[in-house]
Amino acid sequence: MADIDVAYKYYWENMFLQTEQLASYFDESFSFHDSNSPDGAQSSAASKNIESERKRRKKLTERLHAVRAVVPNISKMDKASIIKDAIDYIQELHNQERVIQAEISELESKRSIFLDFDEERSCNSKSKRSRFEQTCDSVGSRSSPIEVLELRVSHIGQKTIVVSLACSKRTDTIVKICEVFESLNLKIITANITAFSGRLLNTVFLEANEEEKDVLKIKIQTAIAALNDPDSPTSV
Amino acid sequence: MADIDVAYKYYWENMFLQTEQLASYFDESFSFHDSNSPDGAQSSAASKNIESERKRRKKLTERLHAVRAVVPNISKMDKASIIKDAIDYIQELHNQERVIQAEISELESKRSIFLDFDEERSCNSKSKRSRFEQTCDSVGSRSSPIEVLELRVSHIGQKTIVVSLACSKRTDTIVKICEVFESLNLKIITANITAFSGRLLNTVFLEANEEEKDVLKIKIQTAIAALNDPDSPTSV
DNA sequence: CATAACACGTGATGC
DNA sequence: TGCATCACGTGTTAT
Repeated sequence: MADIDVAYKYYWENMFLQTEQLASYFDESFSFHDSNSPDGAQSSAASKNIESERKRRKKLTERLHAVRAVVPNISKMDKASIIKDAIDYIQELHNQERVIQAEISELESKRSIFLDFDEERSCNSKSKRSRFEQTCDSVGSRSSPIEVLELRVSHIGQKTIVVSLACSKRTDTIVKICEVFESLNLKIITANITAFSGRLLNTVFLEANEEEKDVLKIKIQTAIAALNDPDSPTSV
Repeated sequence: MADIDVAYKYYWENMFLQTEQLASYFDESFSFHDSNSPDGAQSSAASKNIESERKRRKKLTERLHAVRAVVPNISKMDKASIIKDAIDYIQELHNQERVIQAEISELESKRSIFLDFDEERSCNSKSKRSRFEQTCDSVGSRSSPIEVLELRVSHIGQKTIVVSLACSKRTDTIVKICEVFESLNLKIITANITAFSGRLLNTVFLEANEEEKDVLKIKIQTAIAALNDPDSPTSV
């Protein structure tokens, strides 16, 4: 505690000294105080600190300007106001997202066949998908598990295996199927998904030996089970 | 993980406490120096400025903490990092809103076919859409356009038309194809998309008369062109 | 020990 | 003239 007081007192005295020196330096354009200083390394460190701090401030302000760029309806150019508007905007987006999610879940029963294909974009970009899943989980369990109606793994030709998977068309079923096949790291030649009368027919041609046929079927079943129940110990 | 968070929080709170103590100490010192100062008015103004500046900084930092509260997954407690994460989060929300709003509008347009009297609902959707259009305009340019390699519209059976569309597989191409067919409000029997050797093969069976064959082809071409160039006058 | 991040006081500027 | 905001250089602290 006493150390702190001493430190503060030293800081206080030093502060006044510095400001005086600073003023005199600016007024008279005096000879460099640094050259007269016994410790040159400290002045170098000080200038480094100055430049570093300048960089930090610059980055902060430019980030703030970037905030102003992504947030519409910025009332004032104030720093605090910019942050405030950003906060309000984020909260507004959160409310909108909740409302829209509610509408989607309300209308998803009437979605067209093609809408299910739309979800494949989530397979492309994992970052979007992850966030989407977050919001979905926060709202409630929107996605239903994969209901497998049929799974056939057959061997044709020398090194070609064809997987036929049929399941009922539910929310995000296509996304999950994509995830399943992505997670297996297969040498896929061609893949096909067909939506028809409430069902999803999936055919995948991939390069593999005949011996891998059975183990591949087990792998697929395991991956689907793990995706249906993420808390299962089989899930990684 | 949680330990790190707690440690950081404690670090921050402790930091804030220290600075507060420091400020109070300086305040006392200033008042003492104030009584000894020959010029009372100037020092009074200076202390006023000091206090005001202190208030400003405090407000700014607390706003920043509020930002940290509304933004999930904040990697670092850095001021600049907080702002950066907020920016990224807002952009991510923009992408989500764009995607989800597209789905909603399509779903509602389909719904409007069955419910002509549902004007109240369209009014609601308009109020929501206005904000979406703001953000959508701010996004502006889209990804790569659809490159159509082949488009055939043929008539089979009595009331069945089959559309065969081949295009090069690019970013979000499959999404745009889905959007095109969704926007046309067709009576789709079954739809199929196949990815093979960098190409996207799309086959759609739909219920329509033979006379609609040519106009349907024109409609598809127009929709694709409108999607490729949203600024085109054909785009609504 | 060097670096980075912070709050601080202060002068300058626009309203 | 006040009042609010800003950028700056600095000492301190924790990593």
